[in-house]
Amino acid sequence: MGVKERRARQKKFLRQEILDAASELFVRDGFENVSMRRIADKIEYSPTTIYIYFKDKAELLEQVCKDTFGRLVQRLTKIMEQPGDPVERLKKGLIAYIEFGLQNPHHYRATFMMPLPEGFDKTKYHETDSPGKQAFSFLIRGVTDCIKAGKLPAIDVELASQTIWAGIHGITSLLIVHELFPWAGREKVIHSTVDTLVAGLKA
Amino acid sequence: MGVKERRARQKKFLRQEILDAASELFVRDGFENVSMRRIADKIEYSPTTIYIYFKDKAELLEQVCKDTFGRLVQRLTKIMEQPGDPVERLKKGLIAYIEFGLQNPHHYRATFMMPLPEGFDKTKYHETDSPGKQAFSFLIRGVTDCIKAGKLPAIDVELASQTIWAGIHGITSLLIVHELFPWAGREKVIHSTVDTLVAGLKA
DNA sequence: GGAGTACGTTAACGGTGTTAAGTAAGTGAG
DNA sequence: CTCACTTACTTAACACCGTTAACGTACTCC
Repeated sequence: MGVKERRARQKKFLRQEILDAASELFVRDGFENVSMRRIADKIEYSPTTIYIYFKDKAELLEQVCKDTFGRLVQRLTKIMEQPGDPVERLKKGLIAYIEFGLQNPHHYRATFMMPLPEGFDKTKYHETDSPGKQAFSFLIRGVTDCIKAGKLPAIDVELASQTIWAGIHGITSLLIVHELFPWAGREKVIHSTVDTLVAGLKA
Repeated sequence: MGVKERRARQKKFLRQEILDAASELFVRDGFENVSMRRIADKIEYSPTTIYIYFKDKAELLEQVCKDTFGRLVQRLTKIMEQPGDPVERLKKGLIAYIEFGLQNPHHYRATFMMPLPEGFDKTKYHETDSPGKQAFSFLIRGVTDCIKAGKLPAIDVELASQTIWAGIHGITSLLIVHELFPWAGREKVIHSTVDTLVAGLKA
């Protein structure tokens, strides 16, 4: 009986090897330069083997990104657990989000800046384990905490959270893609964005 | 002598035909589905002919986008010429930018959401005819007008403009890519973003 | 009329994601 | 022990892609 389990373990192992190889290529050479063949080369299997473990390239990369975004969720969880002023906590979370995006530009781009697959289903957005949804739920909670503490007026939480998301996604994605734009300082513009958004919601 | 001119005219004509075909495919089938071969098929020339008129695919698409963004500049010029409250004018401009992006999602994506070409030169950003720079100069002017009229405090104009750009780019790009996200209403979140940004800068 | 050039072609290279068919090894039943 | 079956993987191929080199043809100019 132990045989089947050993096989299953081995299978899982190769699956993880594929994910690791894909992730490394992803980080090192960027989104455009990851190909199934290069991943296969790296793990010294034939390209078609990957298709035994993943439906297609999109599914593989989606999994890679999901894993990476798990780390963002961990960071945000830690920040949200901290006591103190909810507004400062919210701002810290927003900056953590931005910095995470800048530290993982390819993953961020793949997740939030690439067109959705053709047959993408609307219901996918209601899966709570999608990276976007999970990160977004932190935002909802952060805003709610601020309102409860009387630090923000009783605004529409969904709308406010989406507004903030737009703002921090904006600066994150612009800094990723237009790295060479004559910014007034990366840190400066990041903090300006966060402060402006929060101040704007207070008004 | 008129022969050379006729030839030049014909040459220009084919160049424009290529641009038109590329633009149409671009709009209809999206960025990922425009290939040199499909453009060539459409105008009934061989794919290599395109390389007589354009260095490579990037240059062709850049030109297509530049042409399209010219229309945004026109719109913004009209808005900026209008009299009245500079804050309202600024907001109108921001909303025009967002709507332009949503009406030309593929052009917008190619211009602001795709990684810059490998050998991209920093000096390119200082060319005043780059679409980004031109649109951005309107933002600078809009913010300056507000400060002059005493409607905004004497903040750092560059920083404030970049903050606003981040915000409106954020909502534009999110609405393009995550069309199916359960937004609290497209119009609502657009106006919320614009209002929040401007209100935030007032504070 | 002959040389040169401008414009467009065909054929090819090396790459991509993906699939169909084949192979070899291991498993389990009779 | 043998034979059928399953699993894991490979090879070969398809239909694309951007791009380049080599070629032809038709027209301009001397």
